[in-house]
Amino acid sequence: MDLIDYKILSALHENARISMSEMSRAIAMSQPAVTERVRKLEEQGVIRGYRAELAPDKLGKKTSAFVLFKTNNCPDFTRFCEEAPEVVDLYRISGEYNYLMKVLTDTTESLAQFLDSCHPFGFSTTMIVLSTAFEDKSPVPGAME
Amino acid sequence: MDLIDYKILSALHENARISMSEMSRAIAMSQPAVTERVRKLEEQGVIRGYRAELAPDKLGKKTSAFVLFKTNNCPDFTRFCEEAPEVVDLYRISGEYNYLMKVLTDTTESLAQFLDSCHPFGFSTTMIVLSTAFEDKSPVPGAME
DNA sequence: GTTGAAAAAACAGAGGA
DNA sequence: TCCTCTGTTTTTTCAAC
Repeated sequence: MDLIDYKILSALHENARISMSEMSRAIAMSQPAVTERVRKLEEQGVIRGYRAELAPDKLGKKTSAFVLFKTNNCPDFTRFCEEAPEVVDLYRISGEYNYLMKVLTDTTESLAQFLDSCHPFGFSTTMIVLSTAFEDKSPVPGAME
Repeated sequence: MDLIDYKILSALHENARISMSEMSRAIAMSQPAVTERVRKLEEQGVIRGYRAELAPDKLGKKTSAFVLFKTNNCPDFTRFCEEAPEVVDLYRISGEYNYLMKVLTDTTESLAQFLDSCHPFGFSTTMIVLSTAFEDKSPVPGAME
């Protein structure tokens, strides 16, 4: 993992659909070499995958919230969350609460409904997202410019 | 926005590097039609971008945490967070706290350092991520299979 | 929206520094 | 490990329908 790898990761984090050839031009290295490095980064698990970033509100999901949860029924709770389309992220955390999840719903009403459906598993505190300052900043060292 | 658009969004959320031709095979529609739909989805802002999903721990970021923050100095605080490489997400939220941020650091020590550097802006509660059950589930309606 | 042909581009491989 | 060069495959573009 050297500077060139960081450049590759930065480029792919910024635009996952860039071609190997175009990237090779951007970072001044031959296309076969870049392709091989990307292959290795994928193999090592540094690159987990490539995702389109979608706008939830354009899909009708106008409400997003973080929900802190306290439960003593972890396996069932995680299964419940996996199957709930509202829950997009689920983290196990330290502190007063057990879990933190990110939830997307159409409206605040459907958020309330979802929270009701969680009730059997424990209790929660909800923080509605008023605005997103930024999201998904690159974790690559020296990726700021 | 119909079922075909949802299929396109699902496919791109699962693998952003899929070619238009391959996707056209997967969803049984001609390639020019798929390309045109993708172009429109990008134009409408439904697709915000394409990013490689990286493994923070493979980049040395072994500690991740959510930090709740309470400040009365919002503009300066958001600028501070934008410039802090540790902060990858920043949300303004409702409730007792002002902001929620996701933070990536090398170690718990560097997390503590970062929290110290935040201190001038207000006070915080930190929840360390013990494990990630799942992340980035698709927000596309009917994307479960 | 479809098909089909032409053009462009990207990718994979060999050989060598 | 990287580069250049080349052949092949693939994708995209652009017509006409």
